[in-house]
Amino acid sequence: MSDFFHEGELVAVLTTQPLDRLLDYRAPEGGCFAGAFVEVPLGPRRVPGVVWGPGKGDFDPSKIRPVTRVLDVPPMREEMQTFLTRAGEYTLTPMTQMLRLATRAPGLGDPPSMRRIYRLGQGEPDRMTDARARVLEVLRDYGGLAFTLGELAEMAGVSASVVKGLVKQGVVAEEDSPRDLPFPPLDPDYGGKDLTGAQAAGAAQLRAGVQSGGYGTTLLRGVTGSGKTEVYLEAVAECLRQGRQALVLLPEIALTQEFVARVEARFGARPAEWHSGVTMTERRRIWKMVAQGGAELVVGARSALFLPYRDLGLIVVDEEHDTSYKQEEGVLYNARDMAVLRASVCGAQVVLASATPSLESWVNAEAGKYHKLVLEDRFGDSVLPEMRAIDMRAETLPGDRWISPTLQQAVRARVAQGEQALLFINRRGYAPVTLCRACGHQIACDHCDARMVEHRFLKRLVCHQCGETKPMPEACPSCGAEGRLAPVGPGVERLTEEAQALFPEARIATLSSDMFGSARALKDQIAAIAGGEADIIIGTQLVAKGHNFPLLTLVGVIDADLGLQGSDLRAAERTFQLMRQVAGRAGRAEKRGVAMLQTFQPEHPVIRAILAGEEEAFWQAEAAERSQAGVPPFGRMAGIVISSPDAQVAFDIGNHLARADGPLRQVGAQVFGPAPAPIARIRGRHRVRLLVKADKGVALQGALRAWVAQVRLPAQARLAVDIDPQSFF
DNA sequence: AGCACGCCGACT
DNA sequence: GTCGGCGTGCTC
Repeated sequence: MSDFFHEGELVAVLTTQPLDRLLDYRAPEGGCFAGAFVEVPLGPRRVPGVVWGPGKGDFDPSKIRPVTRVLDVPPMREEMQTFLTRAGEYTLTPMTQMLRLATRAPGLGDPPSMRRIYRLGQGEPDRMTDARARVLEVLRDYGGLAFTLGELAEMAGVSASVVKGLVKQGVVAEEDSPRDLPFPPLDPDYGGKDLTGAQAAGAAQLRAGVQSGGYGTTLLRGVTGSGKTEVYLEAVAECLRQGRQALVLLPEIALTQEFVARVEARFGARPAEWHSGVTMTERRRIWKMVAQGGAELVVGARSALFLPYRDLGLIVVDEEHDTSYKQEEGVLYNARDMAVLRASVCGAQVVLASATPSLESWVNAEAGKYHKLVLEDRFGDSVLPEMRAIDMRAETLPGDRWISPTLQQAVRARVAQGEQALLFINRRGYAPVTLCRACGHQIACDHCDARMVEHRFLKRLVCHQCGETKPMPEACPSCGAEGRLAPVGPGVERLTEEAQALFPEARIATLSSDMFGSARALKDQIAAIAGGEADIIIGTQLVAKGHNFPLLTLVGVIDADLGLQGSDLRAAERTFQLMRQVAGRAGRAEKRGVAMLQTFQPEHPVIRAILAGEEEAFWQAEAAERSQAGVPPFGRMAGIVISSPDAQVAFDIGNHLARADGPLRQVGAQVFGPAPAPIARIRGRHRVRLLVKADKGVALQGALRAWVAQVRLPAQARLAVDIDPQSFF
């Protein structure tokens, strides 16, 4: 196969325009390689694209135009083309959209941006002044390093003109340096920690995988505090020794700062950080450096999977069970699965790390598709907390109170001893429902079917679906009655209010994702709490994710039943994982912790498995149940969401599809619905949902493609296929 | 995605 | 008569 195209030869170019096919162009002057990033004319515009292969020649030759220019970046590697193609086929995503994922950095075609830097030059100035001496001292102190004008002036405590004066005499040298600089090299032998026996054995197993140089996936299971991170950082170290690149995916931006600090302690320098909070210039730098090999380790969000690695040898998916790995908008993919695909294409190792793996990964490990690695011991002397249920049927509690007498007593006892207690509730805001006592009206979002949640902290009602907010009204918007609107049910803010009334002497800190303007503010607050600046912590989901509070010895789960009811297939799994994670916060230091779960169904199998700490028993029971029902991971599923501003249009398309199920029946797949989607209206669009179920091993994508191709969508309507949906009806 | 083309209602 | 609504189709 030829991978170079001479001037004038036909090439097929994949653009980022939503034309779902390759377009033929003529190779430019000087030719181009397959994979070259190019700019091509399309109608009146120029659009970015990639030379995908030889042209098909099925287009009117007189209309074919030449490639405008080849961008000055390394061509896309064949393995990346394969990855994008396979990922697109799996998720039924048009290739143009896949390419957009792979080019999420602005100005790739721009000439390398330069900036002026200043370093020590030759000789001495004609006249030495205090200011001049300070500038030279700074430059000598940093032995040969160069700085920008602003940096240097600030460090020396002088104005820019002092530096410029020295430049005139040649004592300070002025140079142009590319803005997109390589990341500082990481030293795999810089700060290795002493590992315990189990950790060392685990690290050796992961190192051996990396040394094999090929593909393999390991499920790394370890309870909170077992040293998972230290162990997989040894795999990263080995990958760096082999001269290959490594990627660590984290589910939350909030976790990156803490993690980057650990990388710096272990490898002596900071890795590249890739997530939505990164500036455009930094994005471009990372993209280019990853392609050139100037970035050895990337830490980031799921989209970091689509960076142009020159030689990727290891992908770590930390907290692999985390539901935020599933992209729910735009391209619908699960980063955990895409990591495995990416690695299998480029011969890399995958480490899926979690205290509470997803059932999918657990089943794959049991079946031998993944290697298993279990770290049983908790770090140091700390042990898993004792788990207790509080049977809410036996507690006396008014209808607008949620902290049971038993839990109150436990909190008081801990606080009296100078320890911390955490009250966990997985609901943001003040109250999930705002009800009119006069007419029974519940305030809902104008654009969605979701109820609006009162946030007293913001003094507004917020739609958790679309983010729409409005001021809290005085009168009922439905009947006009004044002063009759009442909060119903608990949210984290309301729980804080209750705790303040119950424990007036205690210092109470609330942690909720919407209460912090920046990751920085959140991080500071977490550090303050860890340092002992609070007695009682009240938090949402956020606290379940890997933060370490050494003084914490009691966790009270306000509503352990949330998530057990409802028809969500993964409800049991999620509740189990969440409870284990939250309970893992208690007693990480030398004191043993207690976790108390308030529940109305203490005999429920999930609650019993959590209390007994029987993880294996839980997974086996859950696997058996799913296998029986023929649902994932023992069967295949796809969700179809049709949306339109007109509800009837959406339903008509849904009904049409449900009837035209021939292509699905051919592979033995069944279709259910249409039904209103779980949130039937979002941002003014009505949503209808269908569900497709098939046996494991069925070639579902092909059938789905043929099936949905039967409908031509009216202008405003959209159809999205969600392979392996996270939630069903 | 943009942008042009085109076929129907209300303006000078 | 023409200005402009946005439905339909094209871009190599």
